[in-house]
Amino acid sequence: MQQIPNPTDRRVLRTRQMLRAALIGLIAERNWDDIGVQDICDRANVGRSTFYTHFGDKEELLVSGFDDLRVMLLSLRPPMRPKNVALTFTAPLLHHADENRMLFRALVGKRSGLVVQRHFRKLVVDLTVLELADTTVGEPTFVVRYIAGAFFELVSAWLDAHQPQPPSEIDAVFQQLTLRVLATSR
Amino acid sequence: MQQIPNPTDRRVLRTRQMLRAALIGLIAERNWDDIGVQDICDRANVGRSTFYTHFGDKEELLVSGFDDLRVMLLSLRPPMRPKNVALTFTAPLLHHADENRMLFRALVGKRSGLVVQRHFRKLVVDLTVLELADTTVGEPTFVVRYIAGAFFELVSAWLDAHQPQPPSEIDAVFQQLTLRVLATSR
Amino acid sequence: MQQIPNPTDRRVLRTRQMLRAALIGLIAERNWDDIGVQDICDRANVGRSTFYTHFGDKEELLVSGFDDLRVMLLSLRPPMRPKNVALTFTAPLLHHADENRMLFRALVGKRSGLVVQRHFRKLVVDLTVLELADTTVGEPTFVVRYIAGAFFELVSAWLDAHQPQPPSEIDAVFQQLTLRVLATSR
Amino acid sequence: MQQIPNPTDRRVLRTRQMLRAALIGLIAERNWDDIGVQDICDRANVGRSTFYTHFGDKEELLVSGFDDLRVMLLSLRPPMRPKNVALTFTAPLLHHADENRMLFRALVGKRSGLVVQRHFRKLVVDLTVLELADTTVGEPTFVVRYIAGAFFELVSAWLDAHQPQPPSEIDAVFQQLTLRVLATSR
DNA sequence: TCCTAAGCGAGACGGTACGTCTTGTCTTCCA
DNA sequence: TGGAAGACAAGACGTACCGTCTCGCTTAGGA
Repeated sequence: MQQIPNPTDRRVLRTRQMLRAALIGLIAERNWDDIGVQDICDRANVGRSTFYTHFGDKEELLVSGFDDLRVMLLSLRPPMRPKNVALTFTAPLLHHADENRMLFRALVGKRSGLVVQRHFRKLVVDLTVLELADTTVGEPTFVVRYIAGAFFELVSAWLDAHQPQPPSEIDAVFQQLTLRVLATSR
Repeated sequence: MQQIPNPTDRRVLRTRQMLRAALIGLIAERNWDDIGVQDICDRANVGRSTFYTHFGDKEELLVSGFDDLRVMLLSLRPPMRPKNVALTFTAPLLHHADENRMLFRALVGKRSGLVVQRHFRKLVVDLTVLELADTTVGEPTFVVRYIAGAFFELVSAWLDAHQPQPPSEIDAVFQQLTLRVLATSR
Repeated sequence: MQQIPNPTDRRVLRTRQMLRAALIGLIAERNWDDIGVQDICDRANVGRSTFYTHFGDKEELLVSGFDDLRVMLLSLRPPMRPKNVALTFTAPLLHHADENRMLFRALVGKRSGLVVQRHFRKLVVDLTVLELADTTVGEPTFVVRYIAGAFFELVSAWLDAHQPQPPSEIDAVFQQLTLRVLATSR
Repeated sequence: MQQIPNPTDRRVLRTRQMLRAALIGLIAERNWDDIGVQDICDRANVGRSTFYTHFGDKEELLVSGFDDLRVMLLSLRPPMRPKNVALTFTAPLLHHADENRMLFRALVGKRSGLVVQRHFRKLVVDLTVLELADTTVGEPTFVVRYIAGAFFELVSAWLDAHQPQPPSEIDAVFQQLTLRVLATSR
């Protein structure tokens, strides 16, 4: 049976925070598959058995951290969509990615792990769906997935580039192309 | 030191083929990470040590199989691009995927492994670059990556769907949207 | 880096004891070279990885068991050497061997392994040196090795015999011959 | 089914000789267990599959070579046993061992393999039995084994020594001690 | 002189054991 | 009670030999 520590206990929160921070640090400098539970614990100064009382998995730890990003991006949404802009969440995301380039390279780029990508992609899809809610009902339509995939790959290309453009430039490209896609669909 | 078996020997070809077939079978029914080298060998009726004389890795085996798909898709390219079609490789690919739905679900879908996806995505990007060669010089441009990512995600959405549309319908959606993207870029 | 388990932990002691017992059992019924680490673990109900945290080798396990025998033989030494007896450790050893005939057959006999013999021989040499300490200083002399070798081979002959004599009879032969060897050497 | 090459064919004899020589060379410089069939073949310039058509085992190859030594020692036996000499085969053997010190170190010493020792010991026992034939009928008696074991261990001690005595000196020690053992037994 | 059978090398193959590594469970003890 | 420490089982990994085998090449020795 699984022991679930009290999530309000100060020590518990501290332990979890240490683990999250350690994972982020490791993701930024290594392949996902080259990170072991032991590595995370070492960096977090946490016992390996303690890890397992909080998370069943290194993936579970990762997911627990993604919510922060999601919340941040949602909070930055402008009340109204400006003209000539297809999606609003992309600009803040790209700036954030630019500031934490190593981490996002790990999240999105070629060398990342499947699990990491899966969650990041889902985040992108969800945010896209949210913004295009008026055009989609129920399941995300193919158009939404088309756009979300395009954005994801675009970010990937940008991060993989050796001499990266400023994030605003990438967003400009994206908005331009995406406005065309949405031209008559809405 | 790596022993490299003579690739013209009948037995060698046979062994490699057995392994490739076994891997495809397993990919279609299990997660990539849940497939062990031993599993592949069992199904292929090949000794595990023999496996390692041919491939250093299960990934290496996978890659060796992707070339077949690449070659097939290239061979099916029509001499001229029809009107109202942005990319020609997508239609044959979608039909092929429809016929081997379980396998492609594994290659592309949510449950696949990073390594598998990585190679499939590269395949899509390469083919896209190839067809849009007149618009791109050197590194694939952002437009190309945009489109390739869009297609990849579209296929993923299609395969994840419970009641899948016919491949032609998906291709129609893709071509329509992509023609818009390319509208004035070329 | 080698993980060395705490030798005072109950579980550790238990695990080691299980492994020692299993090895003794196997030595008694098989050739040394036909015993695999897995076999030992199976019989001891111990995981193979656990084996390697305790011993780097099946030989290391063997050696760890020889100390018991050495201690036992030393503890049985009489305070004074009786008359007409060249060495006192032989009688208890022969009786012990008689009671665990299968095991000692494996340790000494034709079918044993080199490693096993090496340690048993060293034991015999050491004990002989100890008893003839007054006649030897520093390296064991040739006389000591002569006698030790003779005893070892005698035991070997005895154990290989199909209709074995009682141990006391063998000891009598040994003492008689050895007293002559030592006649004027001391 | 086992293919047994014609033992009179020149090529066959040559191959076998190459293998024997290679083995002797390797035994002199490595532990028995650290010698692989491949190593022997490499040094002998012989294909590994050819090895197996001649010998089922590296042990079988070894045994085939021991006969030479046995024959040589037998041929050197003097017609009559000199006075004050217990056994005559030891002197030639010790001289031969002195000339091929590295090889015999490997055959007899601490680092040798069980199989090698087993055959060398048998050789010693056989020769001892032969010379003491008048005192033994049927199975070698315990006295014979006692002496043979003593000699074997003596040689071992001699070869393991860092500053080795001349062989004649060792033989002198052996003859002296052994004459006492045989004093009234014959 | 041919040609046929054997010795031989090369090396692919299945199999088995090795020692290493990581994972997740559990137990014990400390603060 | 939460956490640290670490023993343990389980099982995959890649390596190293082993002994078997099939394939051609070559090299006699007999027709």
